[in-house]
Amino acid sequence: MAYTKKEEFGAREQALAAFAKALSHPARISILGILSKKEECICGEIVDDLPLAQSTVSQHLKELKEAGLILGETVGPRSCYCINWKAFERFYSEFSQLFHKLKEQQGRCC
Amino acid sequence: MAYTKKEEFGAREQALAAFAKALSHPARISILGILSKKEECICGEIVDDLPLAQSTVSQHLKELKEAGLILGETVGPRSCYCINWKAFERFYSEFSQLFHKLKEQQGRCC
DNA sequence: AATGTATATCGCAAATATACGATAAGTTTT
DNA sequence: AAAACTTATCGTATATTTGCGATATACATT
Repeated sequence: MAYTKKEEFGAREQALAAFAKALSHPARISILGILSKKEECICGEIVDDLPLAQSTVSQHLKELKEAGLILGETVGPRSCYCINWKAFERFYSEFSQLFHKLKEQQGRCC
Repeated sequence: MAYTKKEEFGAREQALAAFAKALSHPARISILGILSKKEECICGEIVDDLPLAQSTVSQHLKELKEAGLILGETVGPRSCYCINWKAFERFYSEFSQLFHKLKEQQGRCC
């Protein structure tokens, strides 16, 4: 039985949805906020700033990384994460397009 | 055991995450696209446009509605959905703020 | 009243996500 | 080479999401 039909939608829709999914948990929004504040994006501090276990934070970081929104770099025994600006900009632009497409429709119905 | 710690994050993070969650499935992105194209946002057509069963589409519509992104109105035997422009604009603005906060950090690390 | 049509909801199965502790893997420091 | 430290991964429990068919609900038409 065909469980999960995500592939049956357009590439654009899938990409935007994947991006949104990466942002769909408050922990991951928080992580991005933390990364934007720190001079050094060295993490571990992230763990201290969040009400989650280290392993859970690591998992959220992995998801953000797999979605392409952040980059990770190993520095000695630690990991340094930072925002993948390019990817973020691309998605923001896609999202803006969707938004403006919706805006055109404003007031035509209901 | 405390399963799901979403409530332990800030209201802003939770709201943004909830918004992103509503957009985190290609079917729901597609629905918004369809709504933006039709003169009349009368639905049922949505079911025909998507590779999903009627009940599944109805569920996605419900989620968008509960997230506040669309409004539903009963017109005779049918349902008419449309974009809740106000809510959408509010979330877009929040998201833009996050984006610009991230942008400030650009190039400071990694 | 009976039938047809459109949509929502219920109940269920499968898939995914969330969270944690334990442990592994990799680096320093001693 | 041991010990200490940081982070990733594994295993597991629970929660949530996704999807469907069946059924209920609500209006229209006959």
